[in-house]
Amino acid sequence: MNFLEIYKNLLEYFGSQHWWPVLNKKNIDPRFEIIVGAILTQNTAWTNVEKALKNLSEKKLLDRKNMSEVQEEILEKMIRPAGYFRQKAKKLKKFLQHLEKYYNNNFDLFLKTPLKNLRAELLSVWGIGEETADSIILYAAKKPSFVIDAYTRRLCAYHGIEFSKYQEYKDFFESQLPKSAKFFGEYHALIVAWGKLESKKETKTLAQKLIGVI
DNA sequence: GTCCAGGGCCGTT
DNA sequence: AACGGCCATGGA
Repeated sequence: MNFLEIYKNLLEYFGSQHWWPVLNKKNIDPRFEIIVGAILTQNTAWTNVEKALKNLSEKKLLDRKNMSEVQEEILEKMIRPAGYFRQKAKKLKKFLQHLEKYYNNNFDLFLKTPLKNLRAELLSVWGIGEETADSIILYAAKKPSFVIDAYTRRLCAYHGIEFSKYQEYKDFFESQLPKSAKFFGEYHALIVAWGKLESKKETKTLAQKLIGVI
């Protein structure tokens, strides 16, 4: 079973995923919500991130201007359920400072930056590593950058594929799949859904069948 | 009580 | 380049 067939299996089993944006409220820019979510979910269960997003939404802080102006200590309190709250508050501030400094807060212009430049730029921001950068590029800027996470590595490992570096996994997927943001986004979301299944003892066998290793 | 979740930074070797 | 410690909450 190749990785396109695995995709088809996962899509058939789980259905189309649509996880972004979560809140779907008017007066919240989903692209900014996605970026905030991408930072908050670093090594953290999504259910905890949802609590933080809810807090932010209630305080009107899911807004670039408001979040830029609010005290970092207040921001920390709001995102506390997401864990690593001091680090993550700092990361959000650093990202907003980047927008201000290099784009004069022209968010649309920022998101129009060509993929390779955008990626290099995001990686230069404190707190944004490869996975978070790719999530932002894929789900907020809607450009085809495949996201590699712990689940993706586990999926590969089941098929005897293991690399040491992030970029190697990324190249592996991008070189054999149609280069489409919609497709990459759906695939990564499905891999996460699969990963959650695989991590539970009761459904591990089912997960293994879905990707054709048993 | 222990383990881990949609990582990333930093200091040491 | 590779590795370990650190960051922190909430659910299983």
